[in-house]
Parts: sequence; structure tokens; C-alpha cells
Amino acid sequence: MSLSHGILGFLTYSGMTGYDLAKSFDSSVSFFWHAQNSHIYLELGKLERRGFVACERIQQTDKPNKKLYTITDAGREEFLRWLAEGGAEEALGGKNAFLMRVFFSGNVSPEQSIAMLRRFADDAGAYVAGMSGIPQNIEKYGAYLGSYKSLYWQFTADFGRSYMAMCVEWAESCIKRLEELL
Amino acid sequence: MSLSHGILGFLTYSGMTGYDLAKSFDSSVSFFWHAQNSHIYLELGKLERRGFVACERIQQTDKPNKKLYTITDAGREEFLRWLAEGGAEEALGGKNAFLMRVFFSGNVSPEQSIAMLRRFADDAGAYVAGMSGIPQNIEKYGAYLGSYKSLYWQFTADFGRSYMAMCVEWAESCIKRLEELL
DNA sequence: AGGCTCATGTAACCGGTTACATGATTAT
DNA sequence: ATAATCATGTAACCGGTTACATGAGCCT
Repeated sequence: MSLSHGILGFLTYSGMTGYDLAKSFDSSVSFFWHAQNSHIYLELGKLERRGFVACERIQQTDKPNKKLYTITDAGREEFLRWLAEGGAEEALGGKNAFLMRVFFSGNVSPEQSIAMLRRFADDAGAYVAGMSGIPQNIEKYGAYLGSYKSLYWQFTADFGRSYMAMCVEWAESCIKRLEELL
Repeated sequence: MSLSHGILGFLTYSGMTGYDLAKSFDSSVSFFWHAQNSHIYLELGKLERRGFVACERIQQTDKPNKKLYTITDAGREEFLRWLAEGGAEEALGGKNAFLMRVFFSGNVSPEQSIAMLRRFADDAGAYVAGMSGIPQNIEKYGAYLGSYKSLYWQFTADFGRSYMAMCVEWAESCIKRLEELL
């Protein structure tokens, strides 16, 4: 149950609508957590039923009406509890369907595998390129968040870049070894 | 639907029981894909209903009776189709609950974050240590699989090691930056 | 008129986990 | 005796995805 904790996390910054939350996810954590808006609305309902968030209906004349969610004391408590609970395994023991494909690629030709790895390396490169907007975002919202909080944002972005770089290096070395077989 | 394709992959090597498959997953792909035995049995049933595997009941006197599953032509076709379909995004856009925690760690003290990152680095180190048996396994089963197929096994193990090394390096550098704040 | 942003949901489905449940045979 | 290995499953649940469905207001 992690999307709900992400929602609580964003709500510690300020009250938000489901729509706002979807945008926040998209502009800051999307490279390691993609959130469907339908899922966000679902989770907001659950969080409200559990008393972790409160909802206020806001009438608007210029735009459609909306529901503003704010985190409650119980929600804050739950959020901090989640932050403190260990869980490094999550990043380690995770499923990787791509590696499953690599594992069984002995069933296809080196040429086909090279093509797959090539595509992988290119995608990883494109991913890094897609992250280029993050520093701007960090600077933009960082002033509002404060330098301490934005430092952690920076950390996650660094992780993403290191990971992608590692992927590219790994794929290139696999390709080299396969090319020796041609 | 990826466990089912993993099952099909193992069945291209030889006919197996659900029990055998659980052991195979555990001894070769567990560091990037953990499979529950209950789940394996469930998927075998589905695969049989779809005609991708065939089942033969085998009576044994020395051990409990068992069900031997073999891949069908349709299964082989589906397996190759899956291998060919792209999907590099799977390794890239995946969810990472640990990074979610890092992202929001601006809500706790540097000391607490350092402790979390320390644990993460240690866990990553332990993970690499836990992979030490893999080269032996590759050598052991590699002779049976052939050098071409075991090369890909090697690739996945290399990925695991590189990833863990990257994690350790990243965590150490985060810790250093946090220690400057103390 | 057409497309964009704002705004909120429902329903069906699916892959996977957890907990539970059983029982034979072999080795110590 | 008892632990380990061999062997197979069921049921409830849960987090998440996909597809569907709606509609106001703003800008060009």
C-alpha cells in the first residue's frame, strides 16, 4: 500500500485535489512511480474512510467544482510511521520482467538479442533525457519546499541518472560479448 | 502476465513439476523474480487450460505422485512471441517504493535518513554476497544448458551485481552529503 | 467549431501475496 | 520421534491497470 503513502506525503506539503495530486506525481516522482488518476481518486476515498485525510468541497464559478483534501493528525502519524519502517528490500528484491527476457534469450539469435539490448540502451538514454526537466522543477518548487526537503528530491533524481547510466554500460558490454559470437 | 512466461521458459529446458519449477526459480532468477509456489500451481492450471502446456500424471512408489508438465507447440510459439516483443520500459519505469521513502525523507532528521541509507547500503552488500552461489549454479547447470544459453544467465547476474554496486555507491554519496549538515 | 485544461469518478479485470490446508516418504 | 524433502493445492485479499464515462469552462 504505497500509493496512499505517496499521497499522504504530498499532502504534507499542502492541501490538494485529486487532480493536483496527479500532476504532482507526474512532475516529480513519475520516473520511479507512475500514478493513474483513477487510482488516486480511489485511494483518496479509502484514506478518507480511514480518517487519514479530510475532504472539503469547494464551489468554483470559473472552473468545475472540486474537492480539496488535507492530511489529518492521524494521517501525519501514519505517514511518519511508514517513513520510519525499514524496507530496503523493496528496491532490491523487486521484479524485473526485462531481466526475465534476457535470461531466456538463449532461445533466440545473437542478432535478435543485440537488437533488444540496443533498444534497451537507447530507451535508458532517452529516459535520462526525459529527466532533464527535473533540475528545473527542483529549483522551481525547491524554494517553496526548502533546501533540506529538495535535497532528497535531488537524491532520487541522482539515483535515476546513476541507474540509467549503469543500464547503458551493462547493455553495451553485453552487446560487445554477443558481437564476438557473430 | 510474466510468471507464466517464466514458466514456459523453464519448460523449454525440460518437462517439470510445479515443485521443480519452484526450485528452478529459486536457484536462478530469484534475485530479480521471486515466485510463490502457490502462484506457480495456479499459473500451471491456467497455462494448461490455454493449451500452452500439457500435463501427465506420474505414479511414484518411493515419493508422492506428481504431475509432469511439458510445453506444447502453441506454448513454444507464445513463448517466442513474448521474447520478441519489446518492452525495455519494464526495467525503467518500474515502481520503487524505497525511492518514494527517500523522496519524502525531508520530513525526518538527517540522522534518521542516514540510518535508513546505511541499512540500504548494507542490504545491497548482503544481496551481492547472497548472489555468490550463482557462478557455481551457472557452471553446474551451464554444461547442461550449453554455453550460449548460460551466457545470458551470466548477463542477468552481471546486471544484479552492477545494480547493487551502484546502489551502494549512491547511498554512500547521499550519506556524505547529509553528514555535512550535522 | 475544436481542442485544451480543469475536474471526478466507476467497473471489470489481473497479477501477485498471504494464509491456510494436506499428506506421503526419507533420513537422522 | 521429528525434521527435511517431496508434492499439490484453495480462498481471501490487495495493489494496481485499463477501459469507460462525464462534463464544465477557456482559448483560438
